[in-house]
Amino acid sequence: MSSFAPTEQRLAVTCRRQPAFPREPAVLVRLVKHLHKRVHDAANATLKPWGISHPEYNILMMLYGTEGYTLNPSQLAEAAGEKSANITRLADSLCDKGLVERTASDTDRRKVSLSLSREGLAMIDEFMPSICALLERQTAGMKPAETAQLERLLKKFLNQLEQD
Amino acid sequence: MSSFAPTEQRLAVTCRRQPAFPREPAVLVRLVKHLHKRVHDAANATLKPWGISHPEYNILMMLYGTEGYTLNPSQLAEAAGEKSANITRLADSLCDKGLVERTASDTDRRKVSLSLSREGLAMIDEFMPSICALLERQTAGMKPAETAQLERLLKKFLNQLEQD
DNA sequence: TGTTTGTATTTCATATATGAAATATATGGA
DNA sequence: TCCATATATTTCATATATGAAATACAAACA
Repeated sequence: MSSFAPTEQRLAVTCRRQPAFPREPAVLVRLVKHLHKRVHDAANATLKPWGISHPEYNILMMLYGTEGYTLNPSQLAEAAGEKSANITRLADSLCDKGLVERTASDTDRRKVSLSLSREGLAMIDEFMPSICALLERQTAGMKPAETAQLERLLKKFLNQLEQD
Repeated sequence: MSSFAPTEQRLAVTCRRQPAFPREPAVLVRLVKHLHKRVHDAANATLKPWGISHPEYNILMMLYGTEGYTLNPSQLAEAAGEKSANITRLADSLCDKGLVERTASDTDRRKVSLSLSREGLAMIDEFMPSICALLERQTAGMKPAETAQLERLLKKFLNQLEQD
């Protein structure tokens, strides 16, 4: 059985005790929490041999997914879902490791450019097979139609959460 | 437009640069991360007037959803998705606030029982209207059939993640 | 020009989370 | 009984994340 069963059981008790408690959104929220934890832990374990964390990986991949391999801290904060203070720390760590370069912007000197270094690119090429294998495994049990449907519904859910 | 659009755009670039990179699981993983952040932040904001955090709320609700309002730290760790060391800290904090009581187990003296106190129950009754309103809002844009389908697919995804 | 207001980033104090070791107890044989 | 091994929890050092203040620059405008 899934590790989620006891949680679901507890939700049932809660609904009995609080008739106004809306089961459906509560289930979804708890599923998201469980999923996030699994994804986070699995990514950290996979990346351990390269000495980087899941949040650091996310920063690298956001840069990798950008034309020119360069973003500002504020763009990274938005993209990676981290607070800007946290981006500073993660960028410091990645710069120390030589994976990212920090330069001042010419046009707006308040801005900072964070770019993937040659070493950063090389590391991405190195861990990519392990990451791809991890991602494949994570949806191995699902049909393409199911993942597509899940993507659609998650986007709708996210849009709703962004309303207020 | 959704805050997710730039992330999706970056995934497209990544797929172009790494042909083996599987888009579908990557999208799902990133959606889960964004969703988790939103849910976490919204819950913290809602709970602020009561001086408790989202993880503390989760502990209270796990106890509330249990017959007898009592769980061990290890059960709570599993249920709430926290490491046991973290449960100790959260339980300390909730005990300090008088919301939870810690007692030693009679049958197995290695075990500790964490129970909702009268004050803990009262606080749940107090914040419940705000929490219900938050949960209702979070799925307000979705039809019941959609949330049910989303629940089904998320469970399938979670089961898959639990395989290894 | 000088002033005000706004934006980008960092710093710092504090809060939160984790892994590994330490402590205490239970359980199952020899 | 004694010992080895396993389980439950806590402690502690360290890693990670946050909010609020500080810094630096930009943009708008009198």
